[in-house]
Amino acid sequence: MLLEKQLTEKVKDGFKEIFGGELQDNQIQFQKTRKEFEGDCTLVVFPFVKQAKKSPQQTAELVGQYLQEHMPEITAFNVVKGFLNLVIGDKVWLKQFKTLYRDEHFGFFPAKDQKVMVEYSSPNTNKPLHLGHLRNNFLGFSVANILKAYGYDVVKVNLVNDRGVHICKSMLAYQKFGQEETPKSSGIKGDHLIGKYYVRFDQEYKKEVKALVAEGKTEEEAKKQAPLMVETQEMLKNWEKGDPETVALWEKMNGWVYEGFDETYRTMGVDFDKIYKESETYLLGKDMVEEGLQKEVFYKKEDGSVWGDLVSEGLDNKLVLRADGTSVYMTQDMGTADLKYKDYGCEKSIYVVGNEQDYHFSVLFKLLKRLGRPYAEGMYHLSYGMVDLPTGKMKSREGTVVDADDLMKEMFKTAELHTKELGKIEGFSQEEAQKLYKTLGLGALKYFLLKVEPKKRMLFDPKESIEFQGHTGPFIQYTHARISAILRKAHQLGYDPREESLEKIEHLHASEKSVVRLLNDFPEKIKEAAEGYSPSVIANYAYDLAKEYNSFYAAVSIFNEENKDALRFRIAFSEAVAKTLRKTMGLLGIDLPERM
RNA sequence: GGCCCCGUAGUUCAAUGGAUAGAAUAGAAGUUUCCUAAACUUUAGAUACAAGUUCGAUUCUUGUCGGGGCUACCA
Repeated sequence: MLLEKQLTEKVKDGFKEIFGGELQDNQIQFQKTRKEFEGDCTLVVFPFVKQAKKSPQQTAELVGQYLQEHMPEITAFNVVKGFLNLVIGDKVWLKQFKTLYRDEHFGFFPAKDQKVMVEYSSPNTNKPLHLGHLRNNFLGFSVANILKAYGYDVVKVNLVNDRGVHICKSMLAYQKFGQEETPKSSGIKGDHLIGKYYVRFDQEYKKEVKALVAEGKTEEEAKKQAPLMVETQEMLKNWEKGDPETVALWEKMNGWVYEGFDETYRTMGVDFDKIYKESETYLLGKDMVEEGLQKEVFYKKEDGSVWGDLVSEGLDNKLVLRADGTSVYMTQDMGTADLKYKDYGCEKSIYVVGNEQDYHFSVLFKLLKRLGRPYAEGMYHLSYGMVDLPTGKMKSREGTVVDADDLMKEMFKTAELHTKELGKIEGFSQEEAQKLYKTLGLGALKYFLLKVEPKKRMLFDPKESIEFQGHTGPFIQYTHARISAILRKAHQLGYDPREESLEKIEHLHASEKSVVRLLNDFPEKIKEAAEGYSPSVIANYAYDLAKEYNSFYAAVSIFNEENKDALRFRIAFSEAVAKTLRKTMGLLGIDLPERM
């Protein structure tokens, strides 16, 4: 907050002078004055009334008087109960505005010379991306941007799950029922084509299980003995042995999936610096198990399986190597952590993964700590809640998923419909119009998913969830488009914002002051968002700023202003808002149009 | 059963332990000779329940009730 440091010092000085006692920094709490009271910033006096030996009211009065006398920035004060509301002069705000207006990078922090890795997306190559992946990707991409803005050197990575039983399932179904179908021959996008066979596997498999149960087997036996399952296991073994035919099929099918994913990522507007594939990392980590045994971090059971004992930390025993010497997920994740550190040497590492893996990651981090890994302290699981549908949980095998490609297409169509209804884009070329629909549709979708705190699970109702009015992406985009129109007009009329004009302004309209105060908060918001790994902080800030500007827009006229200095100030001021909106939305991965 | 997360207006979301709990949407009523009405203004409506800590609790603690997740030698 503006002046907070000076104020804290002055409060300490004043307290000593008036009451003769020392205050600790943590007793001095400032907050923003609530709208219904007069003032800009508020000191809560309760924490030190005891020391003052006066009533809260009197204490606040005395401190207020002292501050007003000793700080020219404070032009007035009032006391409500134990709250001392301080009014900061318009000139101070204007000066602050000048500073932030001049600074292209206002809000962004200087480089920290520290590397952080953000892993996100992490899809399986057996089905297309769905709504849950959208939340993950938008979150990961945005958190990476926010950390960059906070001064970190960020490496974005994607760990693709491209092997394993589930991958073999779609391979097997394709081999049996695919009849050489290809994305080209069928006109189906690669990842969707593979997804089709993953579903097909499940259908056929269920039939087999049902038949076996009818023959008198138990459910459990049937699931293990169904021919398709036996063949899948066989195929996995062949793949691991490197059987050329199996590997060729795997490569062909994964290739199709990657083509599909690339297209989806492009539409989403996310990217990565590095792609790790599990087929290249799944054997890692065994040496770390050996190391752990030597360091007595792990112990071996009689059957030869290896475990970590985390009971003392409130967790359970966890298997890290099977009795037959093969690895489990934990083994491979330990190995991959080492590999990543070797590759990039990041002191911090963020895993953007759903909250169903909370337990897995708390175990992983603890094990790495026990193994003495230097990077273990900097690991963080950015755990986010599931996206539920009105009908309940999404299940890909049962076809109750909201597909990412479909949803985005749907959004573009809705945006187009809305835009055409309003009829404000005469003169747009076909291409410009299409681009606008994408900007708006994607803006609405991204904003919808990012405005909610990550850890909360959220409900998505395809019919109602995504609006274009109110607390939405398009609301902010609209505000930007309006400002752009003002700046165009200013340019036409030959008004350009000048420093001299800023010097000459003495007073601010109430709505102008509110906006300047918000602009001034930007760096603090980036800090908060970065430290909490929470794009929702930025999303809500951008909304507040746009909303406040819209109030100004309705209350104050720009081009009818008689005082040309005030007019020029309002142009500069609008420009600063537009710039800040672009920065904030940029952090969320949302574009802002010039017209809409 | 054990462990973890979440319960705020009809609905979707906010609120470093601080004032009369903010928005949006849906509802009601207004605003366009003037910079984009995808906007603005007004209005009504909520902390699941019960104790405790505190000058002060939506926030911290405990319990109850509701929702979700994890609890595989699966990935």
